[in-house]
Amino acid sequence: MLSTPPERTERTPPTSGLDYDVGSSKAAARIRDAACEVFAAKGYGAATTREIAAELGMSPGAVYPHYKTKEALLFAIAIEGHRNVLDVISAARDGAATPTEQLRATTIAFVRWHADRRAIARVIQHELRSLSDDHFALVADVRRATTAVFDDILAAGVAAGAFAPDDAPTATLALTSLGIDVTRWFPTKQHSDADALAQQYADIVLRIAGAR
Amino acid sequence: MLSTPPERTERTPPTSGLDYDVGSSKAAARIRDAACEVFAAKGYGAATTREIAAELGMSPGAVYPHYKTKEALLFAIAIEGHRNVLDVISAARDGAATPTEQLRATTIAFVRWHADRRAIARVIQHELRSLSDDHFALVADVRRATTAVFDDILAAGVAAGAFAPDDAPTATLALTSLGIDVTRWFPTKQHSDADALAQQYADIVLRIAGAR
Amino acid sequence: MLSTPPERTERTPPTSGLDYDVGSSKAAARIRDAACEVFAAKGYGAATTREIAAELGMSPGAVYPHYKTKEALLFAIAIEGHRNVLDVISAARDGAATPTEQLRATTIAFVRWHADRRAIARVIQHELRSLSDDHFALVADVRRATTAVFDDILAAGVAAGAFAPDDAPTATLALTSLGIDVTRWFPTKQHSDADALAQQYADIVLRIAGAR
Amino acid sequence: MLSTPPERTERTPPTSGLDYDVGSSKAAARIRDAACEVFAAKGYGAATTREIAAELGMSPGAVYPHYKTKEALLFAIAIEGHRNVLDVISAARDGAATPTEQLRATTIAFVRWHADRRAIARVIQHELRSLSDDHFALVADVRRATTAVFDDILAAGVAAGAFAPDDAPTATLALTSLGIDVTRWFPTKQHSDADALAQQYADIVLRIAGAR
DNA sequence: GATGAATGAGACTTCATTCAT
DNA sequence: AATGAATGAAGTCTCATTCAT
Repeated sequence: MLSTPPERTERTPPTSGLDYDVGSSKAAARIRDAACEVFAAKGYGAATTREIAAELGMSPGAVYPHYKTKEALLFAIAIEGHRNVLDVISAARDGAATPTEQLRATTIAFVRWHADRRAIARVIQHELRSLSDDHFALVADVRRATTAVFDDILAAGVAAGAFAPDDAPTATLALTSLGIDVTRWFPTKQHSDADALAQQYADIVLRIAGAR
Repeated sequence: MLSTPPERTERTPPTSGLDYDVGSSKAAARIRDAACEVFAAKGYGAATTREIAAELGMSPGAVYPHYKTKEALLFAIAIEGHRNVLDVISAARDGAATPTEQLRATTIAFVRWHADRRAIARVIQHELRSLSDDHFALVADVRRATTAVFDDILAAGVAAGAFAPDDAPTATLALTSLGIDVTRWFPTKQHSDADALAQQYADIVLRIAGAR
Repeated sequence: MLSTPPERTERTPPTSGLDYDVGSSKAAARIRDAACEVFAAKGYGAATTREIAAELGMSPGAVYPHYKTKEALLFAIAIEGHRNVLDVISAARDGAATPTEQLRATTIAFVRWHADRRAIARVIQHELRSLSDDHFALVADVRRATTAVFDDILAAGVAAGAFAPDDAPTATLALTSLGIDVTRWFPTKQHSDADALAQQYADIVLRIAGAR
Repeated sequence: MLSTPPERTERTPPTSGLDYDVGSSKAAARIRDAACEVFAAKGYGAATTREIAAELGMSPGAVYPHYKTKEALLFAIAIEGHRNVLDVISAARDGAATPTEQLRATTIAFVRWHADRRAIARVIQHELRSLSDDHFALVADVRRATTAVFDDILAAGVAAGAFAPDDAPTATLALTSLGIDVTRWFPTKQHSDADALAQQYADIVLRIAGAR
């Protein structure tokens, strides 16, 4: 290929949350990162576009060639974050052989992601109510795919006799909930090592699953 | 006494979060409730005092005789909510004899509180960053007392040989985290019965604790 | 009547342009007048709410308790202006006996209104494209009623043998057009006396009508 | 000639409105046309350079090599439009022999121009207030020349005993006013044929002039 | 000449809060 | 206590224009 065509926000028609151009220019990415920090720190509603621009040394209007509205920024962040989570846990699953190993690996990946990438994690777990209905639906697609990964591992483990949860869907709920809530409190004096936390939480999750 | 003097926020000097006048007049309580709904629905930052007043059929200025600022309202809600949680789980603990029964009872109470009183739960679990430092400190007092209840039960159970968690503080963290995160998602199609959910979560928590 | 209830903008449901509460408080009227001047001087699109407020020594936000949007202000002005024109020419017609006298009297009233009340005249004749569709429709109701007054007088004159226009509807068009265009140019060095102009234009209109 | 040097606005020093380079490149002409449409549709104040560029499939900056400012564009349009009117009615006059025929011919040309070239007509009749003082003065030169054409015809007709207006300058005013106002309303359901309208208006104008 | 990101100003509007009534 | 107009600050977003590419 001789030249890459310039990328534009919103070029792809909004049909699936799994592929969607989120703004691939360098400037767009910087804006997304800055917005992420501010949204995480104050909440979407209290965050201001001025502050996002200021964080980058830009003027308030400079965001708008890249993202048409504040909500479009939130959406870009949300979609990217959700896809990243899905990629990370899918990779973790694919690197493990048995359901037990898969459950451990995916839990570790999930918890670590929420501990390491706190800003984006907070945004995608707590600011989705500010999305438009259409954008929310696209994000929900990706969320469902993520949940399905855990559901499938648990089901496989149950079928193989490796797991014995009281109720499998509730186990999925509990384990994702544990991981998600990490964004609210991590780090504390007691838990500031993401790796260690992920290991401990994986043990807890195996208990919840009733792993032998 | 012929008339009760009007109640004001900030009358009590802010020394302990455990006793604090939060606005005891009927109007103050109505305002608190309305604010709670709005804060929960949109987040503190995006909520407007006008909307709170409108919800009550009041004019925008009518909130101010009762609460001097929007933040004072948040604080009143936060303190009241935290004290209520503490009361509820303390009562649950006092009604049970063994650590195992206590852990089950307090977990059920904790989960139910977050499922039943969703609006206030959401506010006290996700909007505290908007408190002033002083107010936050007062709220943190009560939070610590709540955590201590679970810590003590787990410690007693371990001492009695009833529990065998991998790590007791992490078990407390996980169980409170599970309860708190209920405010984010409850209800769903799968879980819309707070009672049933509380029972299932109690079973999970006993697994986490390694109850015999 | 013991007390007048407070008036609100937009209270009346928007069903007919002929009755419509346009903001009857004193402050609303002052804002309308100031807006009128600014809209006339710069055009609606180039006029700023800041400038309107500044003209009254108010802060920019002070307009909004009275008019929810800049367009609402334009609508209030437009409706009021159109109703005023209709009232003025209706009164002129009612004060005259024969079609000839009526045509002279209404023309004089129409021309004088556009010359005397230049600011509002300019707004209602040249800024209507900025109205919302709904608001435009309400204004159009009143415009039609105004045109009908002239149409009826001409028809009556023709029936009575007093007028002999080439084409009656075109005569109405021409005479209203002459009056309306006064807002564009009046005053000039040559024509700065509204009364004199109105008399001269009435003579011209009688020629157009082919009055005997 | 190998290459034409690029044309620039403002090359000619602004001394007379009657000769003035208005941007003679093809691109400049296309921009002028697009701007004309947008200015006519929304008013100069509400029109945006972006929209003008978009109408041509150009980027926002692409206008500036051709016209240094938005106001320069307005001026180019205004001058060109005024000169075109003058040319058109001068030609009409020159093609007719008697004052009566001349008055009829120029009126028809004037009315038709305003009906046919509605966009530019609207701009030159209603957006001049947005010109700089210098530019306005240049435009005014051309306007005066146009008025003089009608004044001269009327004067000649009066001298020849062909016309008997109440007041000749007022007749000029009325007839130009009728023509100009066509830009505001044409077309309507009743009048959508520019030719027919021009004929009817010419008859009216002859009545105003008191033509025998 | 054209592009499109960026600027600096400023647009409309909303908001927490105050205060005369 | 309540009202609601008013304030001053600020919010999101747009605009004419510039400039590196």
